[in-house]
Amino acid sequence: MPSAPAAGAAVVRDGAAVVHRGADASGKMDTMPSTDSLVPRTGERAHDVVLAHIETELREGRLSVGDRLPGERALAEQFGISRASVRDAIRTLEVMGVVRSATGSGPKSGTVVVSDPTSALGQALRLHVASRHLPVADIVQARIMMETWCLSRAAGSTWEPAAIDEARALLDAMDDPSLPSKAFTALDAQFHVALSALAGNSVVSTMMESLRESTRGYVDEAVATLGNWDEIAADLRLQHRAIFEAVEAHDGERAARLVREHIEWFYAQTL
Amino acid sequence: MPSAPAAGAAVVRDGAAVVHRGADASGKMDTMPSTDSLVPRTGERAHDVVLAHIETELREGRLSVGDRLPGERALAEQFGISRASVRDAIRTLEVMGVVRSATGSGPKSGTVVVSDPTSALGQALRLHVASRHLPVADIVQARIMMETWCLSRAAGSTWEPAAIDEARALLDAMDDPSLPSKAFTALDAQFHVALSALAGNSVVSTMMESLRESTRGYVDEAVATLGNWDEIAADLRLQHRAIFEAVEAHDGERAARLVREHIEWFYAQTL
DNA sequence: TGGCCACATGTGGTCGGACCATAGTAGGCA
DNA sequence: TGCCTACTATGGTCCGACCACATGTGGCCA
Repeated sequence: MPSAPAAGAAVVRDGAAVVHRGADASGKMDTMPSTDSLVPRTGERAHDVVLAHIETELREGRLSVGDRLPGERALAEQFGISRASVRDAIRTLEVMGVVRSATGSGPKSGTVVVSDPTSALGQALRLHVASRHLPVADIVQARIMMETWCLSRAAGSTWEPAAIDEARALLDAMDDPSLPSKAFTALDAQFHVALSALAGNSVVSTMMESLRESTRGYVDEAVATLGNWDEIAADLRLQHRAIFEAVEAHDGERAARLVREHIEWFYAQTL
Repeated sequence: MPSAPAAGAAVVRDGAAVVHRGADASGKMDTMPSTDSLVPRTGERAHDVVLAHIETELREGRLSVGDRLPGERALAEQFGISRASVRDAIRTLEVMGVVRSATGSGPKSGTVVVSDPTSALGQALRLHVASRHLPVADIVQARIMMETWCLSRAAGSTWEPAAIDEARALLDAMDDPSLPSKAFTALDAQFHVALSALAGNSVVSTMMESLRESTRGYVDEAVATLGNWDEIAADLRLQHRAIFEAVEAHDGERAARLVREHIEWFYAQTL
């Protein structure tokens, strides 16, 4: 009877008594009391155990970006659960942009801790846009709110030379007239992000980038069907230059106004 | 003995030719670029097929909130992949807040399409806060940006009576002096969200709620260690009333200023 | 000796089959 | 008629195996 509630692994969850397999028989007795889990929080959904453990490790600094997690087989044995459940937990972390998995061997392989909230949030937002739950118009409005805020703040502060140079380099790269539209929009997105990053708020930068990411498909599709892309690109270049100069001149009010007009104008073109 | 298909061998399963991985190196794309989902697209990861299919269904409106997905076994058969890979894809969607899975039978069971970006984004943000990648100070700043924007906009527009009544009801509920601090902060969060929702931007509302969600543990922990919680709660009640009245009086500027001071003041208390 | 190639190793990815817990539902029995 | 028990379909977990990939390592040959 593997369903015997060994180790007192009975827990009340959502009003229902959930009795779970108690790490069964495989010689896990050495780690039975484990770190802290005797009765308090055991009995969780198997993969939640791994999830909670990794979050704790992260919070207490024992795991940080660049570190490699033990292999899936090792984790499974460590927690007395199956590899499938470990994979479940790791998949969760991967979707959230906390880890990245790669096959093969060597230092670049395996599951390593990264910090890529942007693509994670962006992908999630994209799906919710797909399900008609988040209108594109609201995303555009949110972008305007964030970018005007960022640029106002950026203009009022001093920046690292490298940061402003990055934006300038992107500006120059976009001047190439032979650039495919898709490459242009990619640089465009990077430019907006680089400029907004001058405000020095990583959360806002992350969210802005995620919003942009979530609508990238929409933008590229719209651009591809535009007949007068060359003219529009020319306008965009001028607008970008004007915005950049306003920020560089520490004129926050003008920068905010210009970027607002810039985004609203471009969005109107794609309707 | 489970049929051990040799590398590159074609296995016939359920009437559909399934080419196992490893055939990518040889001829691949030349095989019927059919859009039919019965033909696996080699070179794509197994679970990505399901993911892409569901996103398409979502985008084209064939799937919407409340619909039930086919069972995991059915999907596995439909795509000619294993149930484990189907589960991988569904787990991804679940983490993103696109579906919700429940065991059992009946209409409420199985995998159902929902739209819960808030908890998904909130959980992801929380993990990145845990990994020291997103400072709490930046989150507070982002909240201030969003809430001041929301309240300015909310004050300048007309709202559904039900929406403003909800905020008022939360305000009244927080007046209960016997409320545990944790219950108070929960109502507090709901109040901020309800008020900000008056601005009518679902994306900003979602992000605001996610930010609050991601710092809930931090806030509750800080509140629990405060010695003078009763005094602070009294101050919070007054501030909430003032903010609410400013919005109700359509004084956007005052509402924005008050909510900024409110958040900054509370954050300062928890340091 | 030096460079190259084949194999050993360890990783995540996939597979298929099995069993369990859960929650509705249909059917049997009183 | 009403209650209770099987039945069924669902996701959750487990196991053991194999595959594709990337790297390291050793031996072989020039």
